[in-house]
Amino acid sequence: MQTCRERGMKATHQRIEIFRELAASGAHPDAETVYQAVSQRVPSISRDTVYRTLATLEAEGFVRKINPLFERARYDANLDHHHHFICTVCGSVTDFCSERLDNLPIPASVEALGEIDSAHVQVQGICAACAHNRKPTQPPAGVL
Amino acid sequence: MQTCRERGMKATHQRIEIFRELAASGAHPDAETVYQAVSQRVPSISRDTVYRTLATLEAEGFVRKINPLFERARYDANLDHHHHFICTVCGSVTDFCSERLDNLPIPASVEALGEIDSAHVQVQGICAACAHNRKPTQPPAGVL
DNA sequence: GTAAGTGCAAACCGTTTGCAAGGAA
DNA sequence: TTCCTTGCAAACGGTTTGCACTTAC
Repeated sequence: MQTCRERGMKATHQRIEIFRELAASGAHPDAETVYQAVSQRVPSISRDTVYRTLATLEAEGFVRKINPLFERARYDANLDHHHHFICTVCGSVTDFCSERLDNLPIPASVEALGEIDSAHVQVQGICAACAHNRKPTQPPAGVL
Repeated sequence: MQTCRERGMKATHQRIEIFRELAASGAHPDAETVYQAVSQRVPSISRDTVYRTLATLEAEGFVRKINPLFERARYDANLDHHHHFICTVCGSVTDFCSERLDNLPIPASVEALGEIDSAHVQVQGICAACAHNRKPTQPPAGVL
């Protein structure tokens, strides 16, 4: 709340309800699910507000998408065990292999959740090309 | 090719081109990208065929989606370091924590790909509820 | 010859956007 | 009072679907 105001965001009650709903749920809901839940308490809220608020909360770092690659279905013909480096700027995905990562110590608590098919590591970061474009011609010290 | 026929699939040249394109590309393309590439060699191909073929190849296990959660944006208010168990049947996501998985040995080759922000483990499987529904009343041995 | 696969076009669904009215600071 | 936010409705983009034609087997 205060944090919101400090960043120039208004603390409307729609926003507060949306964030509370998300924080209370452990289920990683999508926008529609949040909308359904919140509209029970705020019947006049619109879907669009939920979408916009989630985007705002994400931009401010209060909330995170669990699926950075949700926009389109992307396919892979490489069925060997491998891991992914995902660029959060351009969305490119690069495979990498690592024997040490192929046999991860999955905690026993996870095996209780269900039958495990596979496990892989997802590394997120900024690929070399995007990192290069973000600091265009890194200004030499002293220049301005 | 033979493998296709064995499974009752016809080996049309559209299918062959689509699979070849995917196998040749290391970029995990989406349907549109595959369509653009293949239509240079098969100008008459339609987008729909690409979509349908990718779905068929996936169903037969020749190809895999890299983003099982691509359908909708899903949000998380838990910003602590944690990992995910994803049910491939119902799409539910359960968080879990593991100190041993929090500091993964990322290979040096990955650090060369770009700046690493975070790394987490993604476990795929079938959650207990779905596993239960799939084998309704597991037939006791001897019965049938 | 027959069933599976293809192309076309329309439908679908999640998400985004422009605009005027409403509300927090 | 001012600017951010909301609600409405229309647009958008990726994907799916129904139907008639084509093609591999």
